[in-house]
Amino acid sequence: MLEIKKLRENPSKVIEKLKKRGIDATATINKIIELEKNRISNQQQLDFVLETLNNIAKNIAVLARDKNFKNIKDEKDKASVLKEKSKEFISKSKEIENEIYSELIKLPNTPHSLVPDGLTENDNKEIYRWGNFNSSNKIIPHWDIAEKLNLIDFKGGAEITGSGFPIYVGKGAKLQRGLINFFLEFNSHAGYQEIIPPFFVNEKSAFNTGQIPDKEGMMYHIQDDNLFAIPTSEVPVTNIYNNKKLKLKELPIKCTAYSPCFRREAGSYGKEVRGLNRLHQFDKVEIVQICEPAKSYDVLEEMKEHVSSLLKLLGLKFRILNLCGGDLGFTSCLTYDFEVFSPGQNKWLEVSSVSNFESFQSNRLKLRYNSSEKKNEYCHTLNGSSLALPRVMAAILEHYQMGDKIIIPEALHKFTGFTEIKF
RNA sequence: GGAGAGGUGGCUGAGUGGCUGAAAGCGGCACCCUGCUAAGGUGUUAUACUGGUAACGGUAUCGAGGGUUCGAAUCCCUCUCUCUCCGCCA
Repeated sequence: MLEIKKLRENPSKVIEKLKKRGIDATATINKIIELEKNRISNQQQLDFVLETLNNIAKNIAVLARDKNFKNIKDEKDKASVLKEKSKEFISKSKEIENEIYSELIKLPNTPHSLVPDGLTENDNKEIYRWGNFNSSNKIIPHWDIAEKLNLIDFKGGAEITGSGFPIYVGKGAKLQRGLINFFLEFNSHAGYQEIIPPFFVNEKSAFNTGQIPDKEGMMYHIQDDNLFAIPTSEVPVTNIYNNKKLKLKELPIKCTAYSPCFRREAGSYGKEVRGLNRLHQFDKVEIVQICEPAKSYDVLEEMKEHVSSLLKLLGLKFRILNLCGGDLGFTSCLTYDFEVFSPGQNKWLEVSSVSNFESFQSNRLKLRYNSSEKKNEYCHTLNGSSLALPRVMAAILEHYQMGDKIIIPEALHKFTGFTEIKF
């Protein structure tokens, strides 16, 4: 959620920035500013009534001591009239606040100046490419090789639960676990504190991170307990910092979390969901940083380098995209997408998305820090995947097909306990 | 799941209807002192919104939300979390 203060201070700047997303927010922003004026004047009137009421109460206390019952009666009569008036102002106040809120949440975050122009994914700008892939052999798509080598049982999972819930078997399971450990260890060494969050969250938490209202359709819901299966560990991890006041010296906060992620992915179909491309349950390791505003773009670069290093250690061909205005997520100011190359499908698969949300999340979270001027200000929050497992697994299974075996990247050896998978 | 006890400021902890935004202690900050010296003294020390150039004001906030009352940290209701005992259990 955008800070209303910034809207008020410089509405045209916000409008200008939002144009990059292809939206004209003029009407909404003007409406918000108008409503905000109403809110303040209503509040001032209410405050005056309440002040009068408070004074009456104090008078009565004095009168009661003097046993002046007649005047008490008069004061009470005055108060009851004002009380009614205050109720009107209060309900008006709530009404206006709700209206402001419902307008404010319509506005997406303001794109950073580095965000490329453009409205579709074709306008995303490739800013980096690393690695190469050369093979004269025909590459078997991961879903075939995984079944052939009994690493993943898609059908079995589909029978137990449904499609999109694969069973990892034997070396497939070990590879998965090895990857998780590799990611977590690498993140830990870079100073991220490891966290295992709850895998279900309550309504309030889902609301805080913006899954509801609006996107509840993406989550699995447990009706009896009114809990949601997390679509990403970002939800519980971010909520750790709900309504927190941090000290400057506590920043930056760096944490990394492993969790399974659950997504209903209603409406997905065809080759998009083939094999490991898109699952209802998948594993992901996430990195999150909370920092002071002045440093957030340095932090973003640091996180970008961090994720790059992981992919380099795995030896996978990948590229980094700077998402254009139209493709940028609702809450983000600047996002780098990481895509690994899938030789079996001859396409790029997104494995990470690293974003700076500036104060968009911390505003809703009321996540503040005590700045050097001794004033509370909103922190900046950033997160990224490091990494989403299934597509990395898919890329490995395809990229490393060598003759009659799959080679395990060296960085993983100490985590998997084996160096190859024979056909 | 059953029974009970609780949730007060950065922390400990007073406070059962009115001068309590909240005693006291600890901690923090500022200044002072310098032969009680790993000490002493004085002052200050919440957040949000809002009026004012400022000085200084106003309103709200004692787990959350309602209610009673002229007036609620204090009484009532609902929810929530923590603790103790019992039950169950990996």
